[in-house]
Amino acid sequence: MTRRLTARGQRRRQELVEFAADQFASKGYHPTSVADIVDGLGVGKGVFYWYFESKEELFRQILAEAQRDLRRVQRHAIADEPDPVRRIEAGIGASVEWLDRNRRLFVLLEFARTEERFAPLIRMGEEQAVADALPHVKAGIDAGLIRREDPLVLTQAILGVTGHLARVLVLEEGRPAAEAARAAAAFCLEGVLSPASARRRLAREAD
Amino acid sequence: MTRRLTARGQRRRQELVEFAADQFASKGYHPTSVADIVDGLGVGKGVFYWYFESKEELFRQILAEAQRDLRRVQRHAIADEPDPVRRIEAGIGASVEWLDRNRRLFVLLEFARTEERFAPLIRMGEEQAVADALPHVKAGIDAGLIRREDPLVLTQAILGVTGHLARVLVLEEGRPAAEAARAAAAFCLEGVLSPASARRRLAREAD
Amino acid sequence: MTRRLTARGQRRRQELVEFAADQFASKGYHPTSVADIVDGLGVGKGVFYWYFESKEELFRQILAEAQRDLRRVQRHAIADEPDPVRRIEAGIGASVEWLDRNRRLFVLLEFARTEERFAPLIRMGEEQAVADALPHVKAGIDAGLIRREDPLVLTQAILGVTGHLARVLVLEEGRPAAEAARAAAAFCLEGVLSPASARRRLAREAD
Amino acid sequence: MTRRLTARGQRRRQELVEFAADQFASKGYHPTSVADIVDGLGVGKGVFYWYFESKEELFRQILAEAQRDLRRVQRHAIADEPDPVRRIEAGIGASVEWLDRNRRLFVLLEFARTEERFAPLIRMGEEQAVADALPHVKAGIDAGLIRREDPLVLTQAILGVTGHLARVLVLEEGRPAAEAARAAAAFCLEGVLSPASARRRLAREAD
DNA sequence: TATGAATGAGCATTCATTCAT
DNA sequence: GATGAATGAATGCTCATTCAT
Repeated sequence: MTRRLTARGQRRRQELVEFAADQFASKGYHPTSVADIVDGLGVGKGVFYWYFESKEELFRQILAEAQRDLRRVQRHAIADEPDPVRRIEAGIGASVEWLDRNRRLFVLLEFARTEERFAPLIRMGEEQAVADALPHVKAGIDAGLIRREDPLVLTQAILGVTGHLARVLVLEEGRPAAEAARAAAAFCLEGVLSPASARRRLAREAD
Repeated sequence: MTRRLTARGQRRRQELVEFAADQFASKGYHPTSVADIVDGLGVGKGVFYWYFESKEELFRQILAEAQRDLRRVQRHAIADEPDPVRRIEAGIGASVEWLDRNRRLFVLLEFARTEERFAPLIRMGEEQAVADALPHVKAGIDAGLIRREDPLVLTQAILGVTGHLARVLVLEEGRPAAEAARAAAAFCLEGVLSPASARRRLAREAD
Repeated sequence: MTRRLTARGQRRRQELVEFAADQFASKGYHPTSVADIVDGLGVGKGVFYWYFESKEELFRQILAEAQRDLRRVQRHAIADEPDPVRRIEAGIGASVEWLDRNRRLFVLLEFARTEERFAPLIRMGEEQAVADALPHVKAGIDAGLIRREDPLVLTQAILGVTGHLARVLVLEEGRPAAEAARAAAAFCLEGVLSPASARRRLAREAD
Repeated sequence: MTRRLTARGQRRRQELVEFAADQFASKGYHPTSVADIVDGLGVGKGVFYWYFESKEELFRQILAEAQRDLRRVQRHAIADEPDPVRRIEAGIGASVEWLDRNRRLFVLLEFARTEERFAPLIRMGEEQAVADALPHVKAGIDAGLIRREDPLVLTQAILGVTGHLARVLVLEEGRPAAEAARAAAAFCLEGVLSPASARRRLAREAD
């Protein structure tokens, strides 16, 4: 495969990717047939197989592109920010925004995790995401800004909060991405304790 | 349906539920056929349709039982605990432990969210989970132990951290559930900031 | 596969084998679709895949059964015949008769030789046939009845004449099998030379 | 069709014929797609349909050319040979050699026989081959060199031995064509009987 | 209760052929 | 002459479900 495509071919391919992602996201990967996709675009079945080796390969490409794109956006968001904590906040913001603007892909990434064939792709992508975020957490620890705890665990927790709040607040409840990002960042930085309670706890730990 | 079953029938049914859940979790719901299930148990196809109206109905029952069971465990864990923050910690611990002991079901719940037909079930279950946890967060706020923020957001954030750390640390990295639970609880209570940084922030906010 | 079949199942399977062999032989293996077969029998498509793993597997089974049957017939024909030359004649006769009664299978064996996937099966069967006939040729040589030449070549030549005359005389021209068998045997034993010519040749060789 | 081709066109066409024959012979006619052929040559699909009306027509042309070529070679081999028996031997030799040098085509001829659409072509070619050889056999009979038997049967038997030994000895076992030709000729002339046995048989028949 | 057999719509994929450029 | 793109009927196969026993 990996055909050399003309401009027209590029456009067709993109149409297919986009329409398929929509269908996969709304009906599920399995319940969406290749026929659904080509019929939806009003083209013959051969078109699909001209551009993709199989339904599965198309799905993998959608996943890979999604992960690539999210990563690109995150990197861009935190560039030129000297404070590591601010970098983390910026990353959270970029992620929530991306998930908001690419709801379809969010669902697909979650589905992919549930099937043996695709799970490795997702895990690799997630490891990449952790590897991307880890240095900033470590820098925060070194700068005395972040608690001296396993940075990997902290990073994962941040990713967990961000993903979950994005889904629930933005996708399900329809709140603005910025609000969810703010809430996620605040939670990640300070947790749930009240200032008084936190102070008491800090004092206790100082003993 | 809802047949009256003999003791032997009960056992058969349970075998089917368990084996199907295993297969669904490892291969995916769609890639697992009814034939896979009955062949795996060495029984005829009629057996399946004696106990379940359809593959879909079986799956719904698995999901419902899973949600019921998780809820039961959480309730039990936090009973008799007067401190609301401690109740939250106990709930996190119980959840992580349950997810550890029921990995299959965890995956199934995540898959179910990705398909129109099953998503409502999951959303209902999650709303229930939030509704269960919410009072404790509110109690914490009222007692001045927890920050005066939208309790629904805080609750969701807690669920997000808990689920994600359980998956990553326990299921994927194989760490003990207790450790993941401790990490999740700590993160939820205090966030990532170092004591010094937190103090500074608190001081700033006090202005 | 290799399902345990009830009597009814056995009958169904046989119907499929027979009808498919007919179709394969008259239209060709590839031009015969599974749909042709099941439609021809007025059954659903699932029936086919209940009894056979694939179209290819069915074809292999037809080939294997054909070779097994031909071999059985040949063995039976030459049993209890003390003279090796007579045994060869009997074998030729049995082969021609079988090919006459199983024209379909004859064509299928020939087709199978032309496709990489099936050729090994045919070659194995043919080696078996040679191995079966060889001892008789050797015995003929040892008894001074047959020329002292490479017995393998002689055996192959006999098989070649037999197969070809069976096809041309019996299948294509419709002559009786017995006649073709007689012609084949005569040719194999004496060749084409006239008595006078043969005598001269023998004399010359004796020098 | 029958396009007037430039020199370059002639070469292109020949490339297609040759490559297709190779693929048909090794993978089979049906399993070889037009795409396989044009991709294998690195040209577009239009090229194929510029030179051939269809895949089937291409195959027919390959078959026709093969038969024409074999016939040409045989005729050439037996020219200027006054002895009819020697002519037959020469024909056998030429055939085996041709089959050796054109293995691909041998397989294709055999396949063609197994499919309704192509079988008539093959049968016509074979009848031609018989018609070509028949006069020599008849001449042998008239000259008292060959047994007074149905010359058609004798001719067919010769063709059968030749084809089979060429396939088995030369194509499958890799022996030299000349050796197979010698064996085939010897078998055709004298059969399998030993001189002594033949003499006895001749004596008996003289009664 | 349970089984083997059967159904048939549906699926992913192939492929000979055509077409616009 | 040649290419990439498109067509769409047809193919081998799957599978949830039903049925006769």
